[in-house]
Amino acid sequence: MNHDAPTLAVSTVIFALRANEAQTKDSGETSAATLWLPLVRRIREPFEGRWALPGGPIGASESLGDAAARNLLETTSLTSRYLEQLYAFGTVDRSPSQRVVSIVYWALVRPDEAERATEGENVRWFAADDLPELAFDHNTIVEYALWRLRNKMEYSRIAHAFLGERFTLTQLREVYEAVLRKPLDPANFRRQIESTNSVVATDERLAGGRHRPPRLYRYNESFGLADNGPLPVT
Amino acid sequence: MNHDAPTLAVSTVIFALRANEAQTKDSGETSAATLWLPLVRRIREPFEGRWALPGGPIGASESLGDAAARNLLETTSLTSRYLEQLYAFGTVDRSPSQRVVSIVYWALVRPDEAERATEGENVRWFAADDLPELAFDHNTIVEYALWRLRNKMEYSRIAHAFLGERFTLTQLREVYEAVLRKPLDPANFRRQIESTNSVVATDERLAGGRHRPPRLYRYNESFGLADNGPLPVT
DNA sequence: GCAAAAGTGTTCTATGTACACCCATGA
DNA sequence: TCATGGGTGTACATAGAACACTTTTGC
Repeated sequence: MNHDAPTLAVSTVIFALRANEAQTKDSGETSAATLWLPLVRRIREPFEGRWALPGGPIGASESLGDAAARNLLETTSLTSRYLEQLYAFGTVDRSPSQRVVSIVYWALVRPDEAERATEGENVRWFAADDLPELAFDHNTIVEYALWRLRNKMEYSRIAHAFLGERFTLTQLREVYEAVLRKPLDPANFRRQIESTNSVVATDERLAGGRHRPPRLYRYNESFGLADNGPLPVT
Repeated sequence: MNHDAPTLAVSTVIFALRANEAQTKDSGETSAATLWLPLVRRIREPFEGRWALPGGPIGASESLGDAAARNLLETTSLTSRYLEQLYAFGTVDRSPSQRVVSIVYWALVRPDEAERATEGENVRWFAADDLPELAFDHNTIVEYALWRLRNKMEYSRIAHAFLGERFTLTQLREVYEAVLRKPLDPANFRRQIESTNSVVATDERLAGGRHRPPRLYRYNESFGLADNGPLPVT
C-alpha cells in the first residue's frame, strides 16, 4: 500500500435511452423511454462480484478524454456522440485497499448503437434509476452524473446525442421527457425548439405511423451540442 | 521519465476583488473593483522563473479539496469562503518533462482577508485580465476559471463569498459589475436580489458616506452559495 | 367518417428592462 | 439648499405555460 502517490484511474458513466415496452392505455408508464447504462462485474477484490462503472488506468500517450473513449469502446464496442468530463473523485476512503483518484467522464450513445452493444457475463445494462449496490462510491457517481445530465438537458442541446440523423420533433420531445421525467406540452416544445434554430426541417416525413406523418428534422451542425467554455478540445 | 503512471497534482485559482483607485469623473474605469489572483514564481525547471498557479502533490490522508485548501493556506495564509473543483487537466504534452495530471480548484476570498495575504518575492497578485505568460497551460486554466466564475455568478449566489458579514446592496451590485464587466441597473438589481430572499435586511445602516446612508444586509444562511448537486461534501 | 397525432393560434402570466421620480443625508 | 446615491413606482417587451383549435393521415 503506497501512501505517497494515489493511483489515478478514469471511469465513464455511459447513458443510452431504451424505448419502453408497448404501453397499454392504463399502464403506469409516464414516458416512452428510460435511461440505461452499462456496468461491468468486478472480477477481483475489492468488491469482487459487484457491478461497477467501466474504467481503468490512463495510457502513457493518451489524454484523459482519450482514455474515457477507449474505455467506452472496450466495454461496449461503442463510440459516443457526446463525451464530457464529470468530476474527479478523490476522498481518502473511497477504495478500501489503496488510495485511488478517479477522473470520471460521462457519455451519451444512440439507442440504435446501444443495440449493437456488447453484453455478456461481465457486462450488463441496467436502468439508471434502479441500480443495485455498486462497488466503491459508484452509486454516488451515477447520481451526480444523472443530476448533470438533467441539468444540462435544460440549457443545452445534448438531447440530439441520443438520436439519429433524422428525427421527428415528437421523438426529440420524448428524449426530454424521459430524461427530465415530466411531460412537456407538444405545442410549446415545438416552438421553443424551432426558435433556437438548432434543428432544420427536411422535406421528408416519417411514414408508416398510424396517423398524420410527422416531418423529419436534422440537427443544425453550425451549433455545438453544448457550450463548455474555453476548454481545450481534448 | 515514467511513462506508466502520470504524476497527480492539485492547483488552485484564487480570486479576490480589489477596489480600484479613486475614480475621477472622466476616468475610463467601468467598475469599482477588479479581479486579482495570486501566483507563485517557479524556482526550478521546467518554466523556472515563470509565474504559475499555486499547487502541489496530494497528501496521503487528505482529499482533493483538502489539498486545494491547504495549498491556498500555504501560499496566501488565507482560508476561502468558497472552494469548488474546476476541472482535471491531463493532456499528454502539458508539461515538457513528465506526464502530469492536475486537478484544479477555484476559490473566492474576501478582500479584507486578501489584504492580509502573504506577498513576497515568490508570491505576487496579478489582475486576472492582465496576466503575463504563465508556466504550463496555466493561462488556459485561468481563462476557464474566469469563464466558470462569470457563468456561475449569473445563476448562483457566490458573489457573497467576496463580501463580509454585512454589506449594502450597492456593494453587492459592484461585485456583480466587476465580475461580469457590465453595469447593472441599481433599481432592478435591488428587486431581483430581494425577490430571491438570499439576503436579509438588518436594522443597521452604513454611516460615514457622503449621502443617504444605505441599509446593511446579511446573507440568508438558509441558502447555500451554489447548488452543486448531490456531490459528497468533501 | 372517425380517432389520434401533427401542427397553429391565442391568451394569460411571470420576468426582465428602461427610466421617471421621490427620499435622506453630508457638506 | 443642493448634489448625490438610496430607494420606489411604472410601463413596456419578451418568454413561457395553458389550452382551444385546425390539419392530415391510417384504418
